[in-house]
Amino acid sequence: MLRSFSWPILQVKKMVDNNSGGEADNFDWDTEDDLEIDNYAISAPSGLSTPCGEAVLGSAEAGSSGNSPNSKIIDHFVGMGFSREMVAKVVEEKGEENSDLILEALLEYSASTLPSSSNSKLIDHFVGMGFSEEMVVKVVQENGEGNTDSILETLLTYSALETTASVQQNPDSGNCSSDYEGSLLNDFSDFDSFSESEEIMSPSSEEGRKLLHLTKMGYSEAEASVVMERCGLCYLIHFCNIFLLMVGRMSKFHLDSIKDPRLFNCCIENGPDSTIEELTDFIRAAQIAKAADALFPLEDKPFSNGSSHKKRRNWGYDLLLRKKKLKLEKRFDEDDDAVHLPNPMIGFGVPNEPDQITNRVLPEAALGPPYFYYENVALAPKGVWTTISRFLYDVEPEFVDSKFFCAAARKRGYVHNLPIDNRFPLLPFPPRTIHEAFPLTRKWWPSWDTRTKLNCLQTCIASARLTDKIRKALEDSDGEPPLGIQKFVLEQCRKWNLVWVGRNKVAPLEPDEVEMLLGFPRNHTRGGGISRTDRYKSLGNSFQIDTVAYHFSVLKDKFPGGINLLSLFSGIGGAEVALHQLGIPLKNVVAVEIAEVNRNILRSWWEQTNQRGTLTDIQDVQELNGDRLEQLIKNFGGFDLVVGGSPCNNLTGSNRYHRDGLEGKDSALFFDFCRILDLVKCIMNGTKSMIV
DNA sequence: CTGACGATGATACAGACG
DNA sequence: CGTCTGTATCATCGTCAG
Repeated sequence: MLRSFSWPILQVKKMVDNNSGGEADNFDWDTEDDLEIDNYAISAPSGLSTPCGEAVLGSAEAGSSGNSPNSKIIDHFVGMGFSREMVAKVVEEKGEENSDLILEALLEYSASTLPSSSNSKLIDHFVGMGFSEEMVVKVVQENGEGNTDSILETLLTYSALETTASVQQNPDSGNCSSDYEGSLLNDFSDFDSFSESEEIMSPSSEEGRKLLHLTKMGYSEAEASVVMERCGLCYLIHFCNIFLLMVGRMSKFHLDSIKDPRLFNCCIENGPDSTIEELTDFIRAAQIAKAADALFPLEDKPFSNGSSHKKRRNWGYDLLLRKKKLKLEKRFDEDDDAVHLPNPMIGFGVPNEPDQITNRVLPEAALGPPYFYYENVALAPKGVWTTISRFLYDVEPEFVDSKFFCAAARKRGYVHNLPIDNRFPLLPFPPRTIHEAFPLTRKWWPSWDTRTKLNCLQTCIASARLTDKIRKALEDSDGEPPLGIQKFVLEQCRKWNLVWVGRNKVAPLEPDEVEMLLGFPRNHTRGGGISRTDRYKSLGNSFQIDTVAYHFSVLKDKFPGGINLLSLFSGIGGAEVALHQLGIPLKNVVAVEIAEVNRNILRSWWEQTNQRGTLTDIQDVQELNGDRLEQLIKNFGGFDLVVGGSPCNNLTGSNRYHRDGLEGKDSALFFDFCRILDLVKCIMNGTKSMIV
């Protein structure tokens, strides 16, 4: 369990360095991270126990791997670089069912072979930090002298245990059972199970109020407490107290998200006066770090032959294995796990094209209810889709280019658990070529512009000056322009999706033309106080209706009486429009959208189309916490479909400044999709939340 | 609102190599 | 002839300063 504590140590290390003049302030987080994790795990004292420690140390796979042959387990660990002899011994001691414990023990044995050195200076060092000499000597003996980080961590742990012993002996803390599934995966958003935290942080205090606020926003109290500690009190021993208390209640999955050493700086910078915004940013950063960790190549998973749900629960465990193996293998097989884009990009199939796939096996954990549908740009930075897929129950993304549905390309990836047989397209078919879409342009279209499809419709359009420049360049030449000019003009036309509207005259698309291409009703975004620029922006960020409707079409038979829809990042209501055009009645729609103009557009469409259902709009995705969702679900009996296309600002190649992947400020909202989907699943299935 | 601002990753293709 | 590698070409739900 203690391997999860690698990051507090780094914080201490940094503090110590600062205090003592800082000889190594600029160490490399990435490599240190690996070292810290392994070193710490290696030297974690086996005799140490906490009230919840047993639960954490317990099998990550209890009961699920019992029928695996002994040799398979041994082979697995041998493959990680341990000697067969050692593995066999440990498996005999610990039992083959408890893979986590085996790994722990193996790492401990490995540590016992570390070289020793003179220790008096070391002891002085830690005594100088304020620990008692007795404790330091004991810990150094336990850990060996070669591993100062482990020593420090153990010291902190012991200190924490001493100061929290009375609290932890509380017999009412039912969550501290030794059953892994029962305690570790418990619902840590359950307020009642956090009496200890409340004792430490009185709700009447400022910290308490912030904590309550954060938990009301949908974060687990445990998560909020961590952040409060890190940002608010910044008192190390006290921090460890809280941390230890929480460990028994947090999934490893969760622990992984907050252990990232890169997050220290954030804590230190924020200081004691953190605002709620800073704290939520911090939690989000933790969630991002979780994603970053998930980017590590995933090797064969001999223990995950059960459901993917279980796989997801054990990511913390997987992470350790991965990092360990990574060091052994020097990550040469990076591409093995990468998501590859299909060519042609038709996903499981598009209308009027061969190679339709009508059958697929979804991971058990991905099955509904509810159905979910997540969308984002296909050409995201490397590893992003792997991460998205893993966070969404390992469902394989479906990559589709909307050029197979309309006259404009739109390469998008969709992760969903919808059935894929008996899909049908919206009729009549929309225009499929530029000429069909804009017949009036044919007259002016030069023969050397061979485009039949427009490129991806973006949020910006070409400037008037550019079209003028093109006109002048063409007017300089009689008849067929020279190849150089042709090349320049074509390049600009492709880049900005220009169409020919007169002799030598190109122009960007009008907003209503973009609406038509994307499958929206004409003037969908018009009026209501929205500017032209905003129309382009909203449309550029939207679904292509025909593409999405094709995927949604399978729902028509399943929900003849109508559908309850949760639409996250709904924008101008692409999902709602698609369902409506399919003839699927909208019963209750909860739309979450940050931009007021977009909410107005959706509301306006809702009224214009005489919808009989109810539309609830919510501004901020953070408002949608467990309480709110529970209330909504109680009101109309659950969601049938959860749709979301989270912002792609940080993923798209057009962004030259902040193409930060899922770590980006906006793209990280993907994790809110996961959070909410998970909450919906948990509430609807009557179980407690696993991930907040 | 305008006009400035590259980078990343996918794809296609030619040529080397066995 | 298939595979690998280097090169060229292309597309991209955008951001920032003024």
